Amino acid sequence: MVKKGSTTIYDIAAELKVSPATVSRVLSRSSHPVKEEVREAVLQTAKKMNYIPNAQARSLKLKKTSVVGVVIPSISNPFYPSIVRGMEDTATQEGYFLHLCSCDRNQDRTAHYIQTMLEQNVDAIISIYNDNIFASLSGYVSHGGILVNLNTTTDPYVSDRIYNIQVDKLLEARMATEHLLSLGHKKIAVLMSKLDYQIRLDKVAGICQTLEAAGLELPEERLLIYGRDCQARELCREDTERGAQLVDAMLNRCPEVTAIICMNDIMALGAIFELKKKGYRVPADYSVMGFDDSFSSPYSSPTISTVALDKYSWGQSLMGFTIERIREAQDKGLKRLPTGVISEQGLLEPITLIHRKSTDVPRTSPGA
Amino acid sequence: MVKKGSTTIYDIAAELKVSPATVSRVLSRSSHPVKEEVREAVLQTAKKMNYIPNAQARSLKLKKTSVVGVVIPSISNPFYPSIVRGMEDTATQEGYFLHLCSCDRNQDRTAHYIQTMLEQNVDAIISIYNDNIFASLSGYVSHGGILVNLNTTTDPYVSDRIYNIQVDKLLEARMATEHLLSLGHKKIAVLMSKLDYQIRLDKVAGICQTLEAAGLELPEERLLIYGRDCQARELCREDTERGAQLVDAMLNRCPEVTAIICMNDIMALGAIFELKKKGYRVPADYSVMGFDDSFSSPYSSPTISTVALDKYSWGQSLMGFTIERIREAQDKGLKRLPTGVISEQGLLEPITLIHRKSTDVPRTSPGA
DNA sequence: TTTTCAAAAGAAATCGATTTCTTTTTGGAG
DNA sequence: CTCCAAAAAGAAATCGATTTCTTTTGAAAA
Repeated sequence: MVKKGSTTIYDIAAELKVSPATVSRVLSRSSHPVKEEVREAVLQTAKKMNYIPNAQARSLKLKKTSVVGVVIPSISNPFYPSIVRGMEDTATQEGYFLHLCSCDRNQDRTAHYIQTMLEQNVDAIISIYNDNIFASLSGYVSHGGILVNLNTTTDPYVSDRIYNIQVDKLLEARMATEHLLSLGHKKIAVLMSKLDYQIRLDKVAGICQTLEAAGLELPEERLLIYGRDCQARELCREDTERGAQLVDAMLNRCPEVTAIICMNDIMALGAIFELKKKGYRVPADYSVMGFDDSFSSPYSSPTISTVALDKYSWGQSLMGFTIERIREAQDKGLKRLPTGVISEQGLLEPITLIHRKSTDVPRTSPGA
Repeated sequence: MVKKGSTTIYDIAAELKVSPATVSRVLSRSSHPVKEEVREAVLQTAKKMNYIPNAQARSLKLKKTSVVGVVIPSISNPFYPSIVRGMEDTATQEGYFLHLCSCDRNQDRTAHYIQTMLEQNVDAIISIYNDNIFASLSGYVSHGGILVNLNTTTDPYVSDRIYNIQVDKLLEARMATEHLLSLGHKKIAVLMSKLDYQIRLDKVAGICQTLEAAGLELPEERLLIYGRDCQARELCREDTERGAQLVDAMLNRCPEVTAIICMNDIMALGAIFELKKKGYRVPADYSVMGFDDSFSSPYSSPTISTVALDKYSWGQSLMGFTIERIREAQDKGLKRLPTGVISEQGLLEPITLIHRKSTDVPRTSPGA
């Protein structure tokens, strides 16, 4: 900041010998009538004097900042950048800005960021896949802040400013599993990082459901879980490495499987790498599936089948929804969506299965 | 925002029958002395009444926002997320926030974002690899805003608040080229997207330099350039696809080459994909190199050698540098770095070459 | 020419925190 | 017991834009 003497509406008013009120009316497109020639003069002088409105002053009076806080696990997790880009584009279009926070799903970080956003008076917060965000939100919610929360659980914490958009992760998992079943696989292993987060639990649950519905099951030894915690810097490398290591474990514990479902495409990449290194053919010996459609998946060898969603458009929709809610609350007393839990369906682009032939060929006689 | 009646220092003052000044002194840790028991009472009451400082009011008076604007081509370009994460972490640590903008290297978008940041009174702007940012900056600079500009050119536009950190892209290109030369390659093709941007021009220049120094050259037909413009949504997919298409062109125009340098690892991935699809062996028939070390590069087959920098730590260093500049300017009248062009060396982690054996094996008799 | 009402403009309060300038306390020295 | 400096507290201005409440202007109606 440190502006010695930025032009203010007072300077313009003085220059033109009109009142600051008039200047403000012109510059903020108030509905209050101003004589055309005065309006012109103000506009011209503002330009000439290089006037730049002061957002803080405006926010202070208007009690709105046009800033939307975005809380995600980490921008360095390749799942999020396109979502954020979608959000950014819609926000920009509507005159809003992003306040981006990577909270690592960490209680303390989250709490700190929420506090920050509270002080910054963001107009709303969008939280994506942050399980325990509510614990950090007591303050925000009690201050009447708007929260759009994308998650997988029906959280009991509901007020008329909280919108829980519930994503059906079980569906994603079901789609993946059914895909493999339809290809003839019966023995499927699952590779995951720690089950601390709901989205992972839900994936496992969805897989189990589907298997059971088909008269199959997921025995303990086929669910392989990596325990350590993530580093922010190298999130992808971590996941790939884990994929590789989990495959090792798998080959010991349950080599009889014919297909492997990985937590995401990045882990799948590592899994495939390791399988090939060990001399196995993919998908001849093992089929591998992922989630989230990483950019490399159509170009890896073999290519990776995946369950995907349109990240960019999800970002757009979420931001659009949020801004609608903000405006609703500002034109207060207007219709309000039935609050509480909202299904993703209809609001967000549907999830799709992307079948890439080279990973998971149909097989009549599955087996290594 | 829309807080009905957030607690203010006036409320606390009223409650305790002291003056707002006193409350402010306690809450903002002013150096002005306050009796210990009063301090305690204020702190307690603030907590009890759920006081949250209003950043806008504070900024308005203090003329600083603790917000740093970050302008990058796009957050959905995988080169940037880790840089941004590094910036975010250092910013958070120092009590600053990010205002993130993906400007697509587009004049209009950039201008709009700069205007926004000007209104928001960001304490500084960090721009990364945005060639023509100066054109959009006249306003910002004349308002005395701090700009930290990471780029490759010695821009003539210099004031005492502009810090041009010059990255030696030629060096990166030299490292890549020398690596291939050292492996015995003599005929090298180069795959690029449009040469609109300086970093790409510099890469080509660096490659030519090195070849010439070795008595070789880059004939016109071995420099393959893709012309279309990017879509924000699918940046990576675009680059991979281009890699594939450019390889096609290459196979027609200069099949005699033994090695290919791609603009980045993502394009390299597409190039390799296409080569393999066409039945060529990589690296037996063609060696392929990239830049920027994408997360998939160590796990693709073959793995991809690359010239890399530590993105996360670059982000940290850049933000650290910027915050130092902000503080310097605020404790005004203090020592100031010699402004103008600053070399990246020393400030940023050095660039390294990552040799991954399976892409580019040493060869005694190069050739298809 | 006077009345009346809408249009146009201004004065001043407001948003919430900080800070300068006073004023009041307080404790120790004389 | 006085005096004085330091400590502590308060009053009020300030940051810049908005807006309510007046006041003034102007033009049409009577």
